[in-house]
Amino acid sequence: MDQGQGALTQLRAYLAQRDLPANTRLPPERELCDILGVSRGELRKALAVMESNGELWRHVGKGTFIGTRPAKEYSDVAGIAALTSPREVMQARLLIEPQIAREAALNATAGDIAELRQCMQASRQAQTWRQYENCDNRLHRTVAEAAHNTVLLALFDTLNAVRRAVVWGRLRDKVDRPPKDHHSFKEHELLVKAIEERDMDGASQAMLRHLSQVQANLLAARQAAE
Amino acid sequence: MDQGQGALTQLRAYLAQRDLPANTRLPPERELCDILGVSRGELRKALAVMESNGELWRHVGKGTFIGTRPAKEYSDVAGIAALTSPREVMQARLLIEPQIAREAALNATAGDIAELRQCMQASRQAQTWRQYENCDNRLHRTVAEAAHNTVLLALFDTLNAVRRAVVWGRLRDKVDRPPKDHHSFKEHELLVKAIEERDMDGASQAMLRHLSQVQANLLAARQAAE
DNA sequence: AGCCTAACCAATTCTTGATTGGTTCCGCAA
DNA sequence: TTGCGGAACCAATCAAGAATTGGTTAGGCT
Repeated sequence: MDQGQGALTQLRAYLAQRDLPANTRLPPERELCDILGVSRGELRKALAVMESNGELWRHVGKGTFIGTRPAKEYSDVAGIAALTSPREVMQARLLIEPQIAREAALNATAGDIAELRQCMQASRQAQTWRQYENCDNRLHRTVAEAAHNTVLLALFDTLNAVRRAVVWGRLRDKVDRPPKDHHSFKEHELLVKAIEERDMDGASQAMLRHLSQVQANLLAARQAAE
Repeated sequence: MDQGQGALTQLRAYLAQRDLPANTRLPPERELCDILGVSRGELRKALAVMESNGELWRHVGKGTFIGTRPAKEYSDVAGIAALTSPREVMQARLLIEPQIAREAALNATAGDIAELRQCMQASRQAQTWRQYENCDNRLHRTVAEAAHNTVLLALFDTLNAVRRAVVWGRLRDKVDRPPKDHHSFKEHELLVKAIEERDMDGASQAMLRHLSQVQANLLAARQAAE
């Protein structure tokens, strides 16, 4: 009679005795058989019960672990890029980056602000669009760094990586250098100024306006291409 | 003489001749030395110039590549989790999720709203904290789905994965079931209602208030534990 | 029919050696 | 003294093969 559920009770006793924390790997099945004195078939039945019960999870080649199966980490940049569009990326930037700028205004150090100014100066002196874009990217990332929040920075990097992957094939035909009155110059200036003055709303709005301009330019460029 | 910049001009000629596309790996330095008939030191000087110029990038163990250095894909959830703290994660949620809720209010379909209501109902009927948290997670993710923006959804998933990883070792001691007057019930109600009424500001504020409550509870729990 | 054992499969991890950019040191010559 | 060339060494990375592990199947035994 006890034989039917024997493996399960033995396994439960084994686990209860050690009180293992979640995400702990327990010995491979072949060893556990010997330890518990049960055949592998019976052990696997017991494991199947506990797995369906959400008490542990298994994976080929990895092993058997305590707790619930970890959610699939949906952060494969290439995968995201394949599913989305420039429009969605721009929309996400419009929602996320102003919030990051707001936080940057609160937490930026003097060093951060100095680097922001350096980025602006470098972007004005850029000789090619390629160099300008490097400076622009660096400025936006410095804002994200100035927020001094690792998670926000990581999310920004992910968003940025997706953006680059999506517009991968784009080519900036014009070999001209950026014009001296490029709209971004003034917008960046306002953004950095707001951050420097700890004006959270101002920084958020400056970033929003800047990205709106970028979006407008993208749309214009797309229509001009047709 | 020509000798001073010789390596650089030789390298430029080599590259111009092949017109390699971006992201192409060029031969290892030791081979390139022989090909160009230059010493490694000189070659490395030339490479350093071109790298600082943004024309190529190098990495130990990988090689030298044409184009700009790809932003390190910060999508390793475990890596982020190791560098951050629950406080930062909570702060990021407070900045990001209200914006997602705003977008959800604009784009949610009838199906989305039906699923949101289903999540709420299920959370009220939860018998254990475990079940309740599943419902809560699903509700928040459904809001992110309702925004109908692949990038936003991916960012939400990343943030969520980090959150789970950070509070990994947490243990919900209380085996009690969630109380009937749990604060989240009313807050979820207001959130879903705002989304249903296409009230973008309302949805954003409802999400903000809800997360603020969650944050307050976390702090209270932490202080109680001391 | 049910069980144990053994063998095999595919996914994953571990191990080992080779590759590669970065650095240091010594000798030599201008 | 200064600078260049060559060689050796270092740490990060990659690549290929061996070993591990959960999942499955087949045969023999009670």
